[in-house]
Amino acid sequence: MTTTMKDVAMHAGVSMATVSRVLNHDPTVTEELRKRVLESIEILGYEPNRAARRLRANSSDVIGLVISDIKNPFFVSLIGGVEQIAAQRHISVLLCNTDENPERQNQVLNLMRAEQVAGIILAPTSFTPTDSLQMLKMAGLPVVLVDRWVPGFEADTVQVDNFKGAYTAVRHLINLGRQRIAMITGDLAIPTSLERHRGYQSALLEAGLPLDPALVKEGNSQQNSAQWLTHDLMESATPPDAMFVANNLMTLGALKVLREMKIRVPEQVALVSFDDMPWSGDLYSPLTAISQPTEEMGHEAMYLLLRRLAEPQSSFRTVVLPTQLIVRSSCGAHLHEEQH
Amino acid sequence: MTTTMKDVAMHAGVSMATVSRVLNHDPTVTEELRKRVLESIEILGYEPNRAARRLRANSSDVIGLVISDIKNPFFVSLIGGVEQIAAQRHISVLLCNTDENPERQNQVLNLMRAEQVAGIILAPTSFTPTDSLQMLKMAGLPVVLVDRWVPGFEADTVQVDNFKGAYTAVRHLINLGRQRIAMITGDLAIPTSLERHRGYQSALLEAGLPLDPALVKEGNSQQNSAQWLTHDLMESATPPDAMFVANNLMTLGALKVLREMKIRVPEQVALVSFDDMPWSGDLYSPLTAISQPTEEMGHEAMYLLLRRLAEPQSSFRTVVLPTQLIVRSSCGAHLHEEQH
DNA sequence: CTGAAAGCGCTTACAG
DNA sequence: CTGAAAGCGCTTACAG
Repeated sequence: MTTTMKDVAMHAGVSMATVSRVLNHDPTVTEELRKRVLESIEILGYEPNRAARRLRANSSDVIGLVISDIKNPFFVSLIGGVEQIAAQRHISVLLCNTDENPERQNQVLNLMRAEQVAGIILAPTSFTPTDSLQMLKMAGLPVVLVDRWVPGFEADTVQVDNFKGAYTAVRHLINLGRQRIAMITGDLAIPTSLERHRGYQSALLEAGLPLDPALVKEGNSQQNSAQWLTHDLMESATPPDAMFVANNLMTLGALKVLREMKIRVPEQVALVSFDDMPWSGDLYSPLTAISQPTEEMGHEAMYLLLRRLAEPQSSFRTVVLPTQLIVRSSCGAHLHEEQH
Repeated sequence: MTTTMKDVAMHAGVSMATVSRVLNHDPTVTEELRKRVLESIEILGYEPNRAARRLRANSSDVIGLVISDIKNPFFVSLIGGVEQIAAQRHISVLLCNTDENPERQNQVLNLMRAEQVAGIILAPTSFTPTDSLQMLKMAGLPVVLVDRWVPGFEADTVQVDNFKGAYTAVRHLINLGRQRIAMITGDLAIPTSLERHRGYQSALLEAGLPLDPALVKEGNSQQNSAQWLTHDLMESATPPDAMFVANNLMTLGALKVLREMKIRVPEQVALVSFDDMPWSGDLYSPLTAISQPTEEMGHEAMYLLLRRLAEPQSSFRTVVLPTQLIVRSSCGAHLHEEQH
């Protein structure tokens, strides 16, 4: 049915070994045979069977990309970044979404093993070294952690300077004269969230502002949860005059509720978001945000993985990328200028 | 290194054939042996090698998903829909992005053949039956077309009622009293775009409004192009009083320029978009939009593919899903109510 | 009901 | 420099 290497060999009048050598750029093949083989490949429209190659050769040209929420624009850009580098190298990417479900993550990691991927880029949704994660290490399958990491599990990692990003965001609000700055955070079991929370606290402390526990609301990274939390916050006897929201989906939730409650942003509440989105400037209240180099994170993750595949024994590396404060109007910076 | 079927067979004291049968739910295996095998699998943490299975068996548990723009929220939801069904069936998804590049699409389709996928879900970016597409058919590889289709290439297809959606959008603007309704469209070589354009024309004709070619601006589906086109449109001597924008990224571009030009939406220009986004209601001008059931499109595509795998000879089917008009404020409906 | 053996499409020492 | 042959980890007729 499908054209196989045998067909090519017959057509070119050589052995299968020679065809294989041509395909793998083995320099020992004569120029003449090489030409004949390539010609036959062209004519027959032959495409080598990667499943067969993977079985025999000790190398694989598929990598696994496991993310925790495909609906999140952050991960979409990340996927794009990984895809770009993979396409250049003729590497296929097997994509799986865990939907922030640790059980699903286990399944997916086992699936990746079953597929004989060369390595895995993982945005973990479970923050202890699970069996399925350890099993990968035992099997010698390289894992690159991206965005989030797993305490106690050594691996190449690419992350963003979450602490500094959060610190910068809050510092910005303080500089604009805000005094009661609330934080809406995702699950503090996630190391990333924890770092952002530390950045928030640090900025407040440095400015001599009190750490009011009532101003910190912990949710689950989803839009819904941010809606309840924002509502609670603004209904309280002493509502905040500013909010730092720890990710993009939660920001959309917060914004939605503020609008429903007819609370003016930034006049009544200033807002800075961690995570920027392509359309952040087109929102009802154009967002001031800490932008992450999401595509670059994808690139770096691929580079780390390629490096580890080439040098399996090299020591683990953590790449920390900088964030950037993008000032638009939700923080009230413009307001402030006019005041002076 | 890795545990193989042989190891399991030895551990359970049975032949490899028996292990294989257990794995494939062959009912002929005794309950006792089945138990012993499953136990050994559990203990050894065995995960069958899918590459090997794919090579031998005439069945594959990977499908290819080829989309044309991963940055587009529309495709993100679609991917999510495909993933959901795939996960249920323990099918892996190989994702590739063609970036609207026909050359890249050829490469990707060849890659899919090389990976021995069971079938492909494709949002084409080339609208003639290319060699790589025909080659799939020759190889007996099922292709399901989604969102867009390829004239002259017969295949299972899932699409949306583009004509009716566009017609409804424009009709809505007409009902609100708009007279000079412009359309910003993506490349009219794309069948989907063409249908939407037909819907636009049809609504105007029906209402006895003139078809002014100056009001139809053709771009390339990207945000940038919509920006230039909107600018041109509004700078003209006789600008429109309404716009129908044919996809979500172009809508963001149009909105951006309108704001920069300080043109009030909907007072000066009403706007309806084809495609809704989760945050459409949070935009500077909350969007009235034709919403597509994107996740459902992903589900249907998977169902069509599964059906074809089960019944390769069945006749081709086209599933057409309905769109929905979501009225928010960019169309000026609210304005209108107040007038009365 | 179970096992021994052939074979899927490749790659890679091993000869020559 | 090239080819014959073994083998990667499975599945599946074929015997028994």
